[in-house]
Amino acid sequence: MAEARRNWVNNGWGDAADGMALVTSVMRVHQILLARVDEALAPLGLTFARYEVLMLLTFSRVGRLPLGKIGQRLQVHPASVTNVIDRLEADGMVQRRPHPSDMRTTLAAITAKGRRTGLRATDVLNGEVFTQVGLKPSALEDLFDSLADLRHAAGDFEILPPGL
Amino acid sequence: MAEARRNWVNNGWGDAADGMALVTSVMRVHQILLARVDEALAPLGLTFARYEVLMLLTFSRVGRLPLGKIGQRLQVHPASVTNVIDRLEADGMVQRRPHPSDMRTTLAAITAKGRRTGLRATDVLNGEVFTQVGLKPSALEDLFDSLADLRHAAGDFEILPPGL
DNA sequence: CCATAATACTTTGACGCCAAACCAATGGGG
DNA sequence: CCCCATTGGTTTGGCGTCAAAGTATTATGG
Repeated sequence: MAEARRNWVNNGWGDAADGMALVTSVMRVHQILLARVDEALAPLGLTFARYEVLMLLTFSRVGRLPLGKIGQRLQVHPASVTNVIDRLEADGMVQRRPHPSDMRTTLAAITAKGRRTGLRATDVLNGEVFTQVGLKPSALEDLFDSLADLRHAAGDFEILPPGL
Repeated sequence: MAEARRNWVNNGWGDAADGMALVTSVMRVHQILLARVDEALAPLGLTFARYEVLMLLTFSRVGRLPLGKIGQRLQVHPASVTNVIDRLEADGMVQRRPHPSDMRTTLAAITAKGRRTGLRATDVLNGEVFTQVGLKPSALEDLFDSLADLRHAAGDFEILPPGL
C-alpha cells in the first residue's frame, strides 16, 4: 500500500497518489469488514445483504415494503433485491405479498422467524463486530464523519422516510 | 444512515451504534468508489481487479510474478487470481508461463499490450477518480491515516517485497 | 528412498452486484 | 377511451469473491 503510493510519486503522479491510496484503502477495509460481518452472520444463515433487508423491514412501521423501496433505501439494483428476497423467502424469513391497490408492485413482509433471526443477528454483530472495530470512540466518530463528507461530495443524498 | 443510527440508540444498542454506522458507511463508500473506478475503466476493457493485477506486474522488476504471489499481494483468494488472469490472458494483456524450476507454479507475464493499457488506465483513473475524490488534500490524508489505523487494528500487515 | 505432508493452481459451486432485455400493470394525453 | 410512456419486478448474463474439493508437483521424515 505504502509501496504503491511510492510508485505513484516516483512516476510523476504525485498529485493523484493520495487519492489512489485512499481508494485502495477503502477497498481493503471494505473487504476486511465484510468478511468479519459475514463470518459472524453465517451461523444464522444470513449474509450482510440479507441482514440489511431484514433490519429495514423490522424498522418499517408495518413490517412490509415494496421491493422497489427496499432497493432505493439500500441503494442496490432491483435485480439484487429480487435475488435477496428470493433467498430470504426460501428461508421463511420474508414473504412476498401483493400490493393492495397497485398490481405491479410486490411487498416483502417480514415473518416472525425473520424478526427473531434479525434480532439475534443484531446481538451477534453488536458484540462481535460493531463494538470491536479497534478504534477509540472519538477516532471512530471522526472516521465516520470523514466518510460522510466523502459521500456527500459524491452526491450521496439521504432518502428520509416520510415523516422525518 | 443517520436514521439507522437513531434506531440503534433507541433500541438500547447505543454502544454499538457508531460501529454500525461506520461499517455501513464503509460499505457505501466502497460501492461509490468502485462504481466510479469501473466506469472509468470500462472503455479500456478493464475492471479494478484486472487493473490491480496489471499494475502489480508493471511495477515488478521483470514483469512477471507467480499467481500465488499476486494473490498474497492483492489479498485475494487464489481462485480469484485464476479467474482474473484467465480474462487478462484472453485479452492478450498477460501471458501464463511455466516457472523455470518449480513445475507447480505458474507465472503471469505482462505483455506489451498489457503495459500500454495499464498506463492508459492509470492516466484515466488519475484524472477522473483519484484526483476527484472531493475532499481537501489534508482531509484526504487524515482519512487515509484513520483507515490505516483500522487496518492495522484488524491485523492487516504490509507484505513488503524483498529489498524494501 | 519412498510414503506422506505441504504447496500451487484449477475447478466447481454459492453469493452478491450490476446492466440490459422482457413482462405486466398503471396512468396520461390526444 | 385508447394508445403509449412510465413504473415495478423478474430474467439472463457477466464479473468479482470466497470455500472446498481435486490434481500436480515438491519437500520431508522415517
